[in-house]
Amino acid sequence: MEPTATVLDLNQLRRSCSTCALHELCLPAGIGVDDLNRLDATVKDKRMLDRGAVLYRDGDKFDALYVVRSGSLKTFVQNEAGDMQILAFHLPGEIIGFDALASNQHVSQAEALERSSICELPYVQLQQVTSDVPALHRQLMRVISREVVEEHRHLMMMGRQQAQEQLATFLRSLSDRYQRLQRDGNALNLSMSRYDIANYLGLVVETVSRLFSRMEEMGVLEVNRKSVRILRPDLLASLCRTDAASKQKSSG
Amino acid sequence: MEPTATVLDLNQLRRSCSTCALHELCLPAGIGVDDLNRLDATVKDKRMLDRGAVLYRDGDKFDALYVVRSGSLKTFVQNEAGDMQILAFHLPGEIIGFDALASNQHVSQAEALERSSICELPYVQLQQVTSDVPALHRQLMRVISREVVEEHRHLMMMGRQQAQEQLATFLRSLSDRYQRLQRDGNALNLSMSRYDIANYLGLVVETVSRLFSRMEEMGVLEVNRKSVRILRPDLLASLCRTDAASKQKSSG
DNA sequence: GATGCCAGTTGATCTCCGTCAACTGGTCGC
DNA sequence: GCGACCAGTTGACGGAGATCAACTGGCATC
Repeated sequence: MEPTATVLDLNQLRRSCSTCALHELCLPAGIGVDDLNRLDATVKDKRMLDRGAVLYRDGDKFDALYVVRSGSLKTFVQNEAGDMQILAFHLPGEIIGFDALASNQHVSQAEALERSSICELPYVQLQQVTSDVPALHRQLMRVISREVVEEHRHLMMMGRQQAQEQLATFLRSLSDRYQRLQRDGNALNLSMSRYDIANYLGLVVETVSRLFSRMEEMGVLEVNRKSVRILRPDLLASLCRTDAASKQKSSG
Repeated sequence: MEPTATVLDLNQLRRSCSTCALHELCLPAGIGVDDLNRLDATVKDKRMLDRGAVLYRDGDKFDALYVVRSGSLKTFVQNEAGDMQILAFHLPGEIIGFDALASNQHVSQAEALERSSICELPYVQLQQVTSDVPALHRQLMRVISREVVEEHRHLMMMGRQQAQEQLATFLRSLSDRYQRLQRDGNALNLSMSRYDIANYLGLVVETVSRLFSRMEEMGVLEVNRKSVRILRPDLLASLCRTDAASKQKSSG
């Protein structure tokens, strides 16, 4: 994919699931050492994606799953009219491409938000390994299930929360994921644009912009373009639900 | 679960995946006859659920997947504040419970919308079969993937469509699923309440009620409580997107 | 058959957020 | 170092849908 510029990267970051820093987050979590080597063998050499580069697009034939190794991506669907809905932002350790299992072709698009590196897991070979290694099979199911659960959260956020609650929830979840990657959970470096955030939440960009400003005024955040510092995690948490109360849209 | 009243049902509808009317919709789609018998053996006797009965609830230990055999269910999540978000309505042939694979316990609740019968697939036994029958394994993955894709549609609907478009889309998708079950796709018998529909779409019940009335005035539907007749499928289709145009929330 | 209850409908009003428009600042190309 | 361009911000305004309230009809209980 990439010319000479990245040869160095490819050689330096020699692929190996067992020594990968994302070991515990990625597919091999909970797999024995010998089985890990088998998995290792199926992983193709990593690919580099520049910002804006498309990993797969709607309609593409399914032939691999992908692990985000560094950087970040967004996945989204588009309807006939061309309306886009962002489904998720993907950080290192996350596996994408499961949407294509159903029909053997992708029904969404994955696009890099910044320069990112990707592990490719060709599916025919992965199937070989999973049929020999039941633990890996279970693990794979667990990973898809995690995606299902994550989408449940997304639906809850869109359906039942107000704009400010949504953004607060979004930032908190991002913060959590940063921490799981051993990064500072209170110093977010947003790789996605305001447009992307707005789209993900079902809002428009002006609303998101106003909310960032408001949260800054409230002393919850310190916002500087893509860099967002969470000054008061406690306040941010409290913003995730307005007044606990009894709006009709709510409870049951 | 059920006392004497249902013994007859259980005997009549003798379980057998190979002779089941839902064969083509359910898990065994595309599985050979001999493998089918093995799958058959893992299916526990069916359970009957009365309207409002809970199949599993948030926090329940995971021990089985469930196939809807007749009737219908809703699945939903609840947050700490008790706000509910309906994730899906499930018709015969559909498999539910995948959310629990990730953490070995359910993080959602499944509840019957009407008197329904359920096939239970105990997971430990299912794993036995899938490890012996790779085709079944692939099939299972395909089914979860279908759920992921379905949730993408739900997100797109919630995030990018207006209320009327949402309801039209909802009714059309229900119509499609009725047809796949060999029912009349233009004579819907809604097992869910207006509250459920509203919640599923991220709206309030008054809005849904008004939309039904409006669509009846337009001559698209004939509404009589739970019974909805689609008089003009073509018009209904056109309502799924307003004017194709260029709202900011849209395209990209 | 009267009573109560809940699902659903309809109307009046309010509000959050989308729309439109103007502006700012950062970045890239020349 | 200038201008073009795009991401992002801010303000003014309007509208889709939420909220509040009153009402209806179907159904179960006595």
